[in-house]
Amino acid sequence: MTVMTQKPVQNKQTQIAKHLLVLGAFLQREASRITSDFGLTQQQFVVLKTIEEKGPINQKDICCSLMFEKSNVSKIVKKLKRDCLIDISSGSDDNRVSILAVTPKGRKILERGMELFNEWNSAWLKGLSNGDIKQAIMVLRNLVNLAR
Amino acid sequence: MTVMTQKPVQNKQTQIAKHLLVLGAFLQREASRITSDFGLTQQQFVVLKTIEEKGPINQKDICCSLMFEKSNVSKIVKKLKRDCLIDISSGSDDNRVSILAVTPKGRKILERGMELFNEWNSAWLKGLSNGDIKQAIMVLRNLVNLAR
DNA sequence: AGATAATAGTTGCCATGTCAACTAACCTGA
DNA sequence: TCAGGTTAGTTGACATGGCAACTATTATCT
Repeated sequence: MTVMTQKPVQNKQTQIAKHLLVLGAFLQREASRITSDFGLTQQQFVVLKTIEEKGPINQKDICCSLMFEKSNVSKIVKKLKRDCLIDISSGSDDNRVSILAVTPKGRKILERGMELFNEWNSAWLKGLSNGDIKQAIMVLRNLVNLAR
Repeated sequence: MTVMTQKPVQNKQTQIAKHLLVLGAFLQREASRITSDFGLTQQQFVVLKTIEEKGPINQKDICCSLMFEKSNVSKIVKKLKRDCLIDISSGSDDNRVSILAVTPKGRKILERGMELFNEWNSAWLKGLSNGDIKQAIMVLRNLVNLAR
């Protein structure tokens, strides 16, 4: 409840969300700088990574895992297929479903991309201690779970 | 350094970044659902909020504070001006600079928007204790500072 | 004093992500 | 068995955000 002449109050939960919005936008831009070398956006790279981690996998599960819009995932999958980074096969018991797996070419791009990300993330997060890092991972993992 | 047949390794810093990318995309979409009622995107709303918090302010400082791309901030400022949510005046000693402040109409939108955000954020973060919340704010604030 | 560099902000172009509507396949209940 | 509902994925339309190049102004250096 706000007082007329005061600044609109933001509760602590909204402070969390605001930081996530700002950090998210920043990292999306920086991550896309890295992935553009492979002709991919950062969302495309993250989808490829998810297919590699959890594959073989269908699009619905990718949507749930990453909380991406399904039309976006569909378009990304189409592009990754066109670039020969993934293979698509049919689900054996449901013809609507497509099963996705990373190709060797895709794996190579992932390997190189992860090297670059690991390097870059280590640099901007250089000021974090091991304790800070573990704490951050725990906090963020918890937030991801709440979002799902 | 990765072994040929194993999954590309991601270090802990990259785990942090990945969570931020996914949470950021999710919150951007959800936040835009809320702000679309005011004819604004979530980035536009965040800029308006920043002008209200730190104003009067120039565009360069908004770019630094939010780590947004300057052409984006310029376009957002133009739209907020067109919608009569902010006023623009010239810097007194540098004609390149424009000084931005929120109008009463803008303040009203902020107040209503913050109410909706506070509500929505409280809901999806319902599972967090007060200790979790404080810890999350501390972690995220630290990450924002490292990013700047 | 003037040339050059840097800065604050603007704009055109374009790829992307969202939204809504769609198709094809599967599930459920009568 | 079949109508209607639900689901997995696709696609068109469109607004937006990023990139690069730009203008106008200020700062710096010779």
